[in-house]
Amino acid sequence: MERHATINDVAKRAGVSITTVSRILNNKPDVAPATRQRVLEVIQELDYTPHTQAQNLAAGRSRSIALLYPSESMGFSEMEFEFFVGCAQVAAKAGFLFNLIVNSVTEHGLLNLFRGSQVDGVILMEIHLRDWRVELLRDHDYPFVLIGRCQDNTGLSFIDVDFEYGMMAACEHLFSLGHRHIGFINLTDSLREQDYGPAVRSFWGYERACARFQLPIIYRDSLPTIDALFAATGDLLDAHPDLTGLVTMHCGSLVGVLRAAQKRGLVVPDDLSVMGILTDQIAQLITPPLTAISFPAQAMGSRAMRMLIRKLRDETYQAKQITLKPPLVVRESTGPVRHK
Amino acid sequence: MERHATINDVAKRAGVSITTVSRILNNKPDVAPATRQRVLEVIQELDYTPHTQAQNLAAGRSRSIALLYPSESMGFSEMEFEFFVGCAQVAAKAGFLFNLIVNSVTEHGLLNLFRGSQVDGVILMEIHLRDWRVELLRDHDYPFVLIGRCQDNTGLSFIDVDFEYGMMAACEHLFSLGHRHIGFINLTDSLREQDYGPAVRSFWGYERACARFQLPIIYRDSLPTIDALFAATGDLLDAHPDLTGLVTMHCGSLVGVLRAAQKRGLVVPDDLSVMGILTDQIAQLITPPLTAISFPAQAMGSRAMRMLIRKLRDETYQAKQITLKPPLVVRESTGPVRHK
DNA sequence: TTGTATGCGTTATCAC
DNA sequence: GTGATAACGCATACAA
Repeated sequence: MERHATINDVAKRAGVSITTVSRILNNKPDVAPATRQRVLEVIQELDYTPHTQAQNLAAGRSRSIALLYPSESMGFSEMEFEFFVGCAQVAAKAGFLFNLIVNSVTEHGLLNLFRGSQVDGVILMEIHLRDWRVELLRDHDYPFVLIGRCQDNTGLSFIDVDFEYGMMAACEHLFSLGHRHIGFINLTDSLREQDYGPAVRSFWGYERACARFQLPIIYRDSLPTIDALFAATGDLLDAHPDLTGLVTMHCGSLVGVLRAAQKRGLVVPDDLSVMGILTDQIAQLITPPLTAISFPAQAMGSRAMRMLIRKLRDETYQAKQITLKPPLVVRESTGPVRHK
Repeated sequence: MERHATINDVAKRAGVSITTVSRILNNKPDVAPATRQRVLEVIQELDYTPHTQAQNLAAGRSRSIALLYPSESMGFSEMEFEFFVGCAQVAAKAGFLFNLIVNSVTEHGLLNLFRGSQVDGVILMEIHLRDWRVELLRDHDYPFVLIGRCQDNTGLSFIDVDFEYGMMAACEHLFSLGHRHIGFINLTDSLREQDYGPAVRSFWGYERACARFQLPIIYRDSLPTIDALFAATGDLLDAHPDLTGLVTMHCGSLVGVLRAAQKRGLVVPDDLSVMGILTDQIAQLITPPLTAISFPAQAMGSRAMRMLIRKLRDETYQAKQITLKPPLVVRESTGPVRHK
């Protein structure tokens, strides 16, 4: 709470104008070496640092970027942590402040972030196929990047996981192990009907895999909680005793699947192979360590941030749309089918 | 990227001075109802919103708070996620921006956050018993709150978990189940020697419990990774075949403990009871669901943020030091001792 | 109750 | 090369 030296103090002490000091601070040309030297010394003496806030106001920017993550749906959120850290690391290295907004935002609130120069750009998470935030920001021509994507993505920058590919890859892995009755547990319909992209595309992937391998469609949906997945899995196993493989687009809560299997005396992977799509960290936490589609959350966060920052630096930067094909990591929850 | 109405535009259009507009924006008294009415209408018409950044510069504040979380040690970080969300929610409700800084910060960098009015206050995580950041901020009289605490906490505001109590409670739980040979796995010495508080105090708790119940001290330390805990546990079990209970201050990586037990044919909890200190989310993810000291991460985050905001609002606000006694939640990893 | 004038700490546009 | 001076958009002591 002390009073700090300002650019004025420096200018006076060095016997130059604030303009010159400003030039030196911003590494602009056209300043005599001797002058620069002297001013730098004074800056040292006075322990002066520029007032970021004032710099930003004058320059018409904020040097900060917000991540909008509506957190209503808190689950096993190691994944979100990785998103955050990925974003935050890149932002800091580029000299940006990173703010995290987890409350749901109103239209007014979102616009005000930009109008008040609180942020230079935002990254959106939990994108719906039709998302009012996207339309709003696009209409106003504010810089933003999506983690996830919409139905119509023309002109948008996003980074997303190819859920369709992921689910297909999971099915293919099980198929190659000899499984011919592969169940699928998706996110509950109510969310799919709200156009939640990953749920929709995951189902497509499962459908396509079944079509290609000529497998029966064995399907349930479930809320993303352990209990719900426990119930859904039980239901599915009871209805389809011939099931030997199970794929889900759920994350941590799929331990409910494992417990449902265990309750019925099924050993994973001997009697039932199980797969999901989750971060390596969480997959390793589960018993048995889960063969899974590896969700590259941190990489997505950092790449989204990089895209946004490039966009901010370069007005002409073209929208970039990245769809990552997540790798499959084999661990211990899948194995060759064993006919009963 | 449009040009927005300013307070000047509003003033002109309403035929008043900017002072009056400012008064109305800030809900100050002494403004005629009629005037207020008229100005508010103009604000509507022009779709005006105050420029937050300029407000902050003029008012000498930033209305934002940073959380400093040096993320070198990424583990199973659902816990950190909860800290973040706890902080972020409270900040947003109080009208503060929340920035997350995960990179390690230099002395200069930390000071500049304040000098440049980038933040009004900070919350520190990963506190060491002697922490240069604490001393620096205290010397400069900048507002901050700790999640965790130091050795000398005079005048500091912090919120912390009582690890000593937690470890004692864990031991007591096992003792009450009949266990008389309770091992302990702490964080590795190298970190303890760096004065990392939780490790130090956890060990105190274990020691005190052993003293009180007259138990032998059976102890190893380990890095917080699955592999390290697997190795440490194996080592401990081999050296002490009479071990029936195991307490650790580790979080997610304690699945290494469970796997070491499993490898030796020990069933948890029948042959070995295991406890840790972790969030409920992670405890439920583990198989078997873990009896654990429940780490109240989100509550700590929100309380820390509340403390800091009160401090910012009220200069006279006294330093508050909160040490939470985390509850013990019984799940399925502990049971009565079964003599071999 | 309202308005004037000054300040917040910079950057940027000119002249010189 | 360098320096006035005007923005940037708002808050606020003081005067009216």
